Amino acid sequence: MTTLQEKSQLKHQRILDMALKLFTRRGFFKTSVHDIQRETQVSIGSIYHHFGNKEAIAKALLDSIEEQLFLAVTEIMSNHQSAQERCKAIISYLFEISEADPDAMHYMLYARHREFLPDEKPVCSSRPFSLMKEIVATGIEAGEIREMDLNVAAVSIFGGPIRLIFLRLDGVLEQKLPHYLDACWQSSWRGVTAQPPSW
Amino acid sequence: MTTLQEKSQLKHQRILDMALKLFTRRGFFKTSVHDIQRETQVSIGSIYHHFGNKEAIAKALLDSIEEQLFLAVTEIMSNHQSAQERCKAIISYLFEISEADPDAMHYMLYARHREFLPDEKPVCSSRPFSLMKEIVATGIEAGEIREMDLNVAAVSIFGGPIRLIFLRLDGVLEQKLPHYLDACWQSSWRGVTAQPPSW
DNA sequence: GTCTATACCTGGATAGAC
DNA sequence: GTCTATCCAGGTATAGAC
Repeated sequence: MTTLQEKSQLKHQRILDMALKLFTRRGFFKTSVHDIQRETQVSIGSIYHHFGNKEAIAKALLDSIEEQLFLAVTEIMSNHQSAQERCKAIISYLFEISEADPDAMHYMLYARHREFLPDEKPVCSSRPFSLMKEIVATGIEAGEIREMDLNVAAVSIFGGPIRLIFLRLDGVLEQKLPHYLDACWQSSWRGVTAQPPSW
Repeated sequence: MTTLQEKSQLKHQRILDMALKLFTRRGFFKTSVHDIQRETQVSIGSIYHHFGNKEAIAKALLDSIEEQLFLAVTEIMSNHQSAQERCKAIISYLFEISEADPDAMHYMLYARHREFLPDEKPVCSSRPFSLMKEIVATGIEAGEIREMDLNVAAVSIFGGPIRLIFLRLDGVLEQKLPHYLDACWQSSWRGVTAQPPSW
């Protein structure tokens, strides 16, 4: 019988879900643990029993979201070989997940984690983003992407799409992100691809 | 004799300067008005006399930085005609100012203002960024930039460079931003420019 | 593991003298 | 306009019963 354990697990998850919602809407500093208590109906004592302190909730949230993204990227890497296919698949995935779970995306991209998680690396150095950089690196080695600084290549490919996600999260775009995928991708890729001799 | 007024003005500025420094390093919520008092040696009473409340300091800071950027962009517009020249000049300016005054850039780009300034529009809708979008729009009308959604075009041009600024502010780049200008610009512009018929 | 009650303190803001 | 002293709300975290 693990019913009790399961109930505890469920509570754990309920706390995380509500924290994500509140953190993205009001921000980390504007949401108190009392707020989480009120909305989840889980007592303050339990919350502290599960997480220890407020920062730890934020950290657990971040870890979980980054892990999810990391897994998605590794899966994409095993399903596609060229940098071109991989990068496009990643952008497509980011667009879809931004629509399906905007809070998670918002939290990862938009929150300044370093303000309340001082020991955290910047997003761009997190595991999934490092993977994306690796993909670009091998694309350069393979001659798919023209010779250029790695960081410049990475921002040239992903900078536009990420910016577009911000616009969407800020409510500026009318259409859903996948609607813009092809146009956006065309610009990104055309910018970094090896130049045809005639041009 | 305006010596007293001038002393007051100076104090005003000292508060703003220190607030910018503290807000960008520790974040808005982690810096107390007492911190500002301690570092500037201006009393709490004076600080509140000048600004009314803590948010107003943040707002004044934001307004001043956005105004500065707005003026720079308008100047660039009067000095250059084509979208190509204008956009490149803007990116070049952003790169330079990021090196010269990283705190200001950091504050404008990286802070989540809506978290502590709930009535503030998102950065992307601020006056200078709206101007940049207009430039892109006229570039499309003129046929300089190929036919595509305006938002997509804008993020394709500026998304990469802005991402690169983030990397620099996060200490990821070794070289100063202007060092990457040409490579970065080439990718951005090539991505959105009208396609040659042979390709 | 879960709860209630509470300790403790930080920090925004004001009062009122100068 | 500037200052010091102070107020007090709200928030993190803990104690201790169940």
